[in-house]
Amino acid sequence: MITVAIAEDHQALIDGIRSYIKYEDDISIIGHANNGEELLKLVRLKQPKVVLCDIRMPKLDGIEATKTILKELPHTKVIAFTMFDREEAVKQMLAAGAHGYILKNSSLEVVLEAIREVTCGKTYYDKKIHQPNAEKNSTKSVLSSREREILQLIAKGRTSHQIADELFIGKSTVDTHRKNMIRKLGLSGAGELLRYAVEKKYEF
Amino acid sequence: MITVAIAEDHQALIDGIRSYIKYEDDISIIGHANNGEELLKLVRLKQPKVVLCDIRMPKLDGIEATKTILKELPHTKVIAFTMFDREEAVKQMLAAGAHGYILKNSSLEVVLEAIREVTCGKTYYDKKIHQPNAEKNSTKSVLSSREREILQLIAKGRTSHQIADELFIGKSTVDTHRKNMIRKLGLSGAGELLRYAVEKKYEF
DNA sequence: AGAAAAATCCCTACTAATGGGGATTTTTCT
DNA sequence: AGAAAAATCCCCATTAGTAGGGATTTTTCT
Repeated sequence: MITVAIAEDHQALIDGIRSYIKYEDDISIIGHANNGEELLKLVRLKQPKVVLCDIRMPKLDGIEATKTILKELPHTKVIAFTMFDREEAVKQMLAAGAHGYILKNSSLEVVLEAIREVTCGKTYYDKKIHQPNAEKNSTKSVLSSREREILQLIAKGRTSHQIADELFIGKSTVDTHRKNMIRKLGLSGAGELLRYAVEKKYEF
Repeated sequence: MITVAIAEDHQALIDGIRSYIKYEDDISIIGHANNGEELLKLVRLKQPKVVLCDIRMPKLDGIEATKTILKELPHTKVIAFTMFDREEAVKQMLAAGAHGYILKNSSLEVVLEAIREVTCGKTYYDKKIHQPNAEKNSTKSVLSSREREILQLIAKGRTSHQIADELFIGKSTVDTHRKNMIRKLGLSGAGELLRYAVEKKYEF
């Protein structure tokens, strides 16, 4: 029997998945959590084989939760289940050690498939997401990695000066990156860039 | 038979709801859409009694979709089904004519209840949300309505100057509101205010 | 009617960011 | 090894926003 824990802040979706999976006799949902902290408690207690885990959750996000779970219980399989098809989010989840990545706008059939795949040691990535390997020459981001790094800090509301201090570079460098990003993205002004940054942090 | 259309960009949730409702013999889901435009086509074609409608959707959001549907087919009952328990979102949906409002972090039992209630002409509001009437003296926002109005424009990336022009007030007034909001919210700087604005636009 | 709150506007000095340049070093790719 | 791309830094003039005041008018509440 494949035991599964779900972490997801939308009860409606949990109810739906439970209802959908009820008659699958190889899979059993042993509990659900509405935030990252609850998930940790649940996983420590029930030790499920598979964890289906949203990225954006209150209290503790999916990335941090995944890291902690895999440190404590390395045999657990973690599948990211999220609405964001964003390179950065995928990367961070994979870096945290996730074994699969599915989007919420995929069908629940895909969820079952993913659960079964990761259980036998395979990995499962939603066909809809950008494969981190196939992407390098085709769907490459407009922004460079340094630019994205800075954009993340901008999304946190930092000023150029603060970013410069955090990254040990000059303020003028940060300003240059800002200008280049504004130009590349066709925006106008700090406001639009920050708005872009915050919204794209977890794209929807 | 209560015919229902679902508009929701997460296929997983649609699958879940369909699975959950399958054995309810007074309710039948006659179709689903993944964005607002699809929803309009679906509703025109199938004319469901009830529409379960996400607010944030690609192409056309739930608020606009609701307005259009109720203009064309005034007997349709619209239930907002969303993750945002935000005063402004609730207000806008009610202003658009929605008959109910449920949160995605409620159980699907609540969804069934709401569908049945609105069908017999009642309204249904999730117990978890702030009732727009009971709220006026208890849960009043830290920010005044003018401040919130300005914050919404800030969230769009506008500068003080642009906001002043849009609202036909002086730039200095907008600046004063900015300063007051920063003080009230305990933030520091335009960056944090904008970040706050974008994130709270549709709170999660 | 009177008090309190909200909204309006202005001043000054200061810091933050843009838009226009230019320039050097480091990485990465072929 | 050489070219291309990325990352680094600087200058200048201008615009945007902060932090600190102060002040008047409108609304709202009691």
